[in-house]
Amino acid sequence: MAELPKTYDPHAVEQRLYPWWETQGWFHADSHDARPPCCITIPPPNVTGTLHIGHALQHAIHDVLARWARMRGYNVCVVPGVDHAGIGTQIKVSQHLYDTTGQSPREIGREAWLEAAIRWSTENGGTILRQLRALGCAYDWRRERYTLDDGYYHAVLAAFRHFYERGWIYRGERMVNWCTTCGTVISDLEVLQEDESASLWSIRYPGLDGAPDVTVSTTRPETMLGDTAVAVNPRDPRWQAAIGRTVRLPLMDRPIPIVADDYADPEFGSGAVKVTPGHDPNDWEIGLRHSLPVVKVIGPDGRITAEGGRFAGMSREEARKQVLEQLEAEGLLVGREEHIHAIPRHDRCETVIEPLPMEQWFVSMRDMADAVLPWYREEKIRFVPDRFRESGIEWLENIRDWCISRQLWWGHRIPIYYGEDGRTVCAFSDEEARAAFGDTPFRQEEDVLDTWFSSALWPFAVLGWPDAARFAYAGNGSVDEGSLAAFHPTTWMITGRDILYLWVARMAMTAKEFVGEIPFQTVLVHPTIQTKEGRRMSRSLGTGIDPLELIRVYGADATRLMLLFQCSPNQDIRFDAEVKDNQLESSFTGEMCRNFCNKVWNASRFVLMNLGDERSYALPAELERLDDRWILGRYQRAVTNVSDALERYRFDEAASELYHFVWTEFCDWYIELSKPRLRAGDAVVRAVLLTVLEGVMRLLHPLAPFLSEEIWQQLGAAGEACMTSPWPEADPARVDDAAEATFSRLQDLVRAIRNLRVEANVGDRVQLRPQIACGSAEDAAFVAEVAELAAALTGSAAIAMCQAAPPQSLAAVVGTLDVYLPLEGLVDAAAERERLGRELEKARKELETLRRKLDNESFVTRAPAEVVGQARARAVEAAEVVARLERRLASLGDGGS
RNA sequence: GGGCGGGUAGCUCAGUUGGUUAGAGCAUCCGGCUUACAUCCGGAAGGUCACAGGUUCGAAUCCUGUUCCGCCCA
Repeated sequence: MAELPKTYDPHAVEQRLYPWWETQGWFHADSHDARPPCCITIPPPNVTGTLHIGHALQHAIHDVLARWARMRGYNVCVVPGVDHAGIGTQIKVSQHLYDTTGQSPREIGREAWLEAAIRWSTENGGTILRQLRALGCAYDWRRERYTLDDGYYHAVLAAFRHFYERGWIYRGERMVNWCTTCGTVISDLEVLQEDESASLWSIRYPGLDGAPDVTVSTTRPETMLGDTAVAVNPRDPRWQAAIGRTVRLPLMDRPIPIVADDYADPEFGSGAVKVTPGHDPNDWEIGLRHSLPVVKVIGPDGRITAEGGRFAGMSREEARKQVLEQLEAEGLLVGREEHIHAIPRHDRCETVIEPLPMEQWFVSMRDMADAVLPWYREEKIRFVPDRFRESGIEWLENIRDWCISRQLWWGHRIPIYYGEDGRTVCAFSDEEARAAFGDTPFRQEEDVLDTWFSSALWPFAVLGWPDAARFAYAGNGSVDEGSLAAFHPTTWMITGRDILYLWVARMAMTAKEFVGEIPFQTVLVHPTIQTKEGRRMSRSLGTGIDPLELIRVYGADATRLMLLFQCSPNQDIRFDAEVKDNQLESSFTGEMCRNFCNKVWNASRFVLMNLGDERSYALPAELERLDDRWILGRYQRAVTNVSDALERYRFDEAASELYHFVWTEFCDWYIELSKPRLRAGDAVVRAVLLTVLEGVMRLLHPLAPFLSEEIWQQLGAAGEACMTSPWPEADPARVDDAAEATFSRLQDLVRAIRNLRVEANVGDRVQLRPQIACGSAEDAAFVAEVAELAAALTGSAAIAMCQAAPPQSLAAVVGTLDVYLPLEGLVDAAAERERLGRELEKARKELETLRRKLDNESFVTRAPAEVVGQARARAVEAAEVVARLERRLASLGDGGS
């Protein structure tokens, strides 16, 4: 057998095993497989950039669940893919082109620009896939999808046509969020509302024809150029007489009416608000209610329009300055105060959003939302944690129509054609449009669809909807026609909470409409990763980390473990890594997990070295030795605990259970106890070591696939691979409560002796001979059973029983046992008295607490008998410990013996 | 303004339906290169469970209020 290196080298193992798994065909799922299906369609990462550590967590979870399901006998299908991410990519690509060529997209032209975008997305897409592979993700790469590939494009067009024919898609003028930098509409969900401090200006609008002057307050004084009314609350007594009269709009010298509308808040300022239907969503609504004219004074370029009179052509910022100056000059600017309020900004470029009424394409959502509400309400879709189901219901109940047109080049071009004859036709191609229009000229809509329109179809589209023939496998071009039927509904949707509405709810709605089924049984919402300081992880802020960097430093398994260890039910993870300019400096958890991998490696190395060529799993049905019964029992518990943790999606618990079992139980206690037995040629201990180690590798596999596979391959177990072997099942017959109780006493005894050894301050090499005084036959039997084990674990020559305290010794009380460590000539009586005094104080304190509890009548009568009984037993024990410590101290009282 | 999550050791976090002495890793201190592992081994120290009330025999855990942090919606 080849000698294993002393330190685990993850990189060599990773580079060897991943291609091996893949060529064995284990990543691929066929729809004809007889095993029950288990499918995940991954949230396709954006080709805008590459993966960061948050994605790494998401995919660590994906792969844990997928590998775990495979080991439990499922036909596991994980469909990978990437998303074209319309606006994000468009911004990045345009920025990149501007940096390199100095040209704007318009100067470059649509064709050339698209070529550059394709290069960009191909490059990032490639990096993303490399990152996922490096992490060990066992995905079905033959099924890889891209939201702009041909099959997917067709699905998007088909969905559009379906909605169009159903009458749910319409074009109309609505208030939308316009980004003046990006030159496109964005959705409500892409608008960040953040509190910022700004000025609240008060402006006086002079009354006309005897109407009172009205003072209005605004944070955007430049929009007053487009005011078409002033609103007051109909129940506001101050303004009753003014309703229906007019004021003069300063600077524009236009009369505008005073209207009564509930939107005006009597508590706020003067109680009157200016109404700008062209530039404020609320005012737009007021305008509709009162049939007010809409005056757009700010254009799509962010500059004042011709409607803005003498301010025309100015930027929004310049106009604000000028408007304020001129109002001031006219004596109409009556106040200014600091004011903190939410300012809407585009989440991609941080430009202040300009609300504008515009002609856009919309999807009517009410019917679709109503159709899926029962899935949410009746828990047909399970959310983990459940609270996200509740907030989903709220969003669906208040749903608004979805603006799906974007003024971009990067995306699915809207399949709408306008004829010169005034007709509007939905067609998938120019040919199809020509068939509809004949000889009359026509042109296709320039806009593309919102990216989320295409991602909304993801789970069923990647499986072949609506036309499986268009979804050929990568590489060989063949098609698995039955995929949709076999793998939909999918099992899990694993995602972050930021896209639960944007994406998850929309997938539910489209799935209902197109395939009539729930698209996923469980939506698992994982935590968001923040920096150590609690800031957002972002590579553009320099606070992000490339997972490849973590993998390089710690290895793929340790990277997965460190993420999973921190994956608690909390909604945020403060990632403990120190990061500087996207470079990893250090991470305690990373080191901990790398050390753990190394520990597993060395424990395996130890076992393998001692097994030689033997691979015998034969265990006697009845194990005689305490340590064997103990470790096999603990192993069963580990199996149960890890399985249970995974079932509850508690990845942190699964990881720490394994960590604890391997390190603290298997290594620190069982392996240590195995050493003398191995030297003596005990065959049972070899079989136990091998059995437990093999089981642990399988338990570990979903979390740390490389390490576990590497070791498992050397253990001679039945089967081809750890990856394809069955998930361990606990054998209740091997759980041994009695052995655990006895072993736990042994551990207490060992710790006490070790502690005495440290107190004695003798070197580790000195072989000591502790003695134990037992008060009962039962204690004597216990000591007889464990003496040899305890001696082995404490570096003692032997452990003997005694009747009385040996002279010149340190003492400890362990439950009902008195433990002595004879140390001829080495006992410092004063130090020993002090130490025992501390022990006594502790014991007395506990006894007192218990006595107080038991003296309390209501505790004894009202607490469950079991709890009271426990307290009584503990009190008896504590009293005895106190008594014996007192005796011992008394015997040292004369200066020590 | 409404909703949600959180405040536990120096740091990052666990803590099941209320019930022994509130746990882990890292950091700290002491002692060790013991032939699997110094990415290690043994030992120790460290907490008014944000604050204030309440329910209870008993509260980190349940209820109310306060406060601070984060997220979502308006």
